[in-house]
Amino acid sequence: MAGIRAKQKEKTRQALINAAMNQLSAESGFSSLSLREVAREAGIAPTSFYRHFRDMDELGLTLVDECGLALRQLLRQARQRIETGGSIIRVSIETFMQFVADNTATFRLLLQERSGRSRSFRLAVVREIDHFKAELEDYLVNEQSFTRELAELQSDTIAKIVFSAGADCFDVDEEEREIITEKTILQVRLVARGAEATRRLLKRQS
Amino acid sequence: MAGIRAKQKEKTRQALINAAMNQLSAESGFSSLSLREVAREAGIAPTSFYRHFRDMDELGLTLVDECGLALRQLLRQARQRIETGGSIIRVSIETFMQFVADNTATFRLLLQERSGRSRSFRLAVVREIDHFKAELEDYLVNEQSFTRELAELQSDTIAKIVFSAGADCFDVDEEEREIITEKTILQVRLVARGAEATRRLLKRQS
DNA sequence: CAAAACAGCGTACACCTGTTCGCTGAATGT
DNA sequence: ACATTCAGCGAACAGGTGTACGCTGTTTTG
Repeated sequence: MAGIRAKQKEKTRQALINAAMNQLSAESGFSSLSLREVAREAGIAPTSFYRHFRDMDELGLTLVDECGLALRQLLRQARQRIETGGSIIRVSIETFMQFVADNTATFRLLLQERSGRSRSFRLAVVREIDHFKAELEDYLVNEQSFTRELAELQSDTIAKIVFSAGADCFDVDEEEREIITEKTILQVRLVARGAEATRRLLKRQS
Repeated sequence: MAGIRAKQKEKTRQALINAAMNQLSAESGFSSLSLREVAREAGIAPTSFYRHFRDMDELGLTLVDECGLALRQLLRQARQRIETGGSIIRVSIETFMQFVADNTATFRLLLQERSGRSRSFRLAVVREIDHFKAELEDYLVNEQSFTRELAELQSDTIAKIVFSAGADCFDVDEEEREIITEKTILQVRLVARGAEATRRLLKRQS
């Protein structure tokens, strides 16, 4: 039950995942990524690929899942850091941007496959983004006392802004990334302010 | 100088462009689109492709350019319609969404290649989005008397929201698209309201 | 009307692709 | 200890790919 065998299998599985990420960061999109090249970079024979994934799509979905999972964990950590003081908006966005910088390859895959490729791919990406929105929405309802409706509208807007800003970070150096981060913070504050104004407006009408 | 020859050439050139768009709408991303298949669908021999484009990338850039151009023309028409009365936000967004519905294939290309593929591709896409932002920014400065700075922040935010919403329309039917349109209108109003509040805030401070 | 230009074609080549099949040798179960 | 499992391999195949080359037949030019 030592699992020396299972250990090795997991290791080459990771090698495949890493190989895919490397070739992804290079260029040209997941769909034009070949099973053979991935296997080659992972250091195994092309045929051995099938011991780990049914096909390339299954690998791709794994990548999307892992990316989303890592992002969520990171943001949950960030939110705990906030409870010990600090601007929710600033901390969240800085965390997010740092994540994009550290995981450019997979995040690029996420956004790329969001508007392309097979249906299952798109659904997987949408699911990840929905996770992001849902956690933000709950925060707005529970901590900021927004109505569910206005919180939903707000979190959807913020998700759009933040994910777009993430895409803007792909090619740029760290300096530029900080500029984008600051800009994004201002933009999210703009939305928050708009939502606040809307809330007052609705309250006055009732 | 009748140009019966040039006429024919332009015709098959368009056939190639159309073929590429068709295969794009199908699925799987531009990068995994083959010269041979495009030529086949256009009804010419693979080798004849080179009489029109140096390679597939040149065709892709052409597609991006055409998409952006068409979008800008449409929005300029829309803005004229506004001057004869009508909400600027509503008319613009409805026009935009209609455009996405009518040009799903190329718009998908636009967003897909925004975060992938070669540098020249990404730059071309960014240029198109910048056009969009610049026209909106000018409007905000000239017609709504915003400061350049706040107008820039605002137009960038709105561009992010609207283009993301466009991406959300890819898979959906007309009914769903109207729902997304209405939601987007609310979101842009949220931003406008936030910008308005910010302006007041700044004025009071000075 | 002759000469040049040129869109389009067919053949050919070298290369890369996904996937099948049967084999190996080491880890595992009994 | 012996039998089973199974990750990984190599050979092979059928089919797709981009592109070079030289040839047509029509249009354009002079």
